[in-house]
Amino acid sequence: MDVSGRTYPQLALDLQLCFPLYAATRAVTKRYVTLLEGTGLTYPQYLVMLVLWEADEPLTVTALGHRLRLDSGTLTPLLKRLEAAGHIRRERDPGDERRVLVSLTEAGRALEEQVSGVPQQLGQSMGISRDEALALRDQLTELVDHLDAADSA
Amino acid sequence: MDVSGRTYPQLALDLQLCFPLYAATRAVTKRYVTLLEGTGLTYPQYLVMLVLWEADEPLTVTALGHRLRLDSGTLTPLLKRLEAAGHIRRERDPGDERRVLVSLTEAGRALEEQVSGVPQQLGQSMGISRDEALALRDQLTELVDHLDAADSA
DNA sequence: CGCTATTAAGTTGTGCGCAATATAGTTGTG
DNA sequence: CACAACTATATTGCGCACAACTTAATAGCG
Repeated sequence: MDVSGRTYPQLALDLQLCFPLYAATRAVTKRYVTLLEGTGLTYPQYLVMLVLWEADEPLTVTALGHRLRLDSGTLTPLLKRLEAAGHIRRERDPGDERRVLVSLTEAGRALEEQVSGVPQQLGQSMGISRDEALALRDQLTELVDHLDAADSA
Repeated sequence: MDVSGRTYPQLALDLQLCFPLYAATRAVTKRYVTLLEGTGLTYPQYLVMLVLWEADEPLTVTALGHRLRLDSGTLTPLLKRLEAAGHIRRERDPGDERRVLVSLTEAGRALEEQVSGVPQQLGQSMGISRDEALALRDQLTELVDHLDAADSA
């Protein structure tokens, strides 16, 4: 891409980090459509399930949101769809009626085994080694931390 | 994050690349809300403007879509909003009435100067050097290429 | 020329993300 | 105990993304 002669060469799409980042996320999401076929899960729903499998106990909507950086405006309808699909239960906490406890159903628990090969399949699709992936993960995590700080400043 | 004792340790959220990638894109998009304040542009709209500034000539919807990896289902309403905001014009190509040519208005052209500092501001918010950003850009670009190949396979 | 295939853009429907707001339940304080 | 402040979730509205489909225009071919 020739950017010489432009008044603002720094605006060239190919020179910026933001676009590959944006494109990569959409490409990954698209790949998950194939990888999650048969489970009935979307990618964000899969992430919620990852958190629930890992916690292995009921979590509140707030706790899920904190882990995934999502708010109730995103999670409430998503969780209702997961519930309608039979993967989770949503119940008000008897001890504090403001809270909704999200727990796995047996069907939801059973899904874990079904997707256990997904991370490796995705890794193969990305064409990078495990070490490269972990290094990239660390760089992106650091980037998120910086951006969070910048936004609250 | 302790993943010992899990039946499927590879499903731990913190071990996966996909989540930081997803979180980073959302953090960047959120940062752009602040950086683009005053322009009336959203982040995807800003990307469209970048392509138009760079091309410096009318582009078809398909050409824009090819550059940004977006289809008409996304672009048509987005372009209508950019048109309503006065940044672009949309006109059928007289030589081929199937095509819609997207061109900059004077106001749209004038926006370029107004956002010329955005890439550097974002770079600062990310807390990484220019070289690190370019290296990350290359890694992500390669990742997209691999994923595209995997999906069409 | 006439007809089919192809191409370009638009439309529809679903599912995020997220800001702003609403609602209901809980806590803390006098 | 009353009541204001706070907390947790839900709702509303808007703007993407994208699959599937529709409509209109052009190209190609016999």
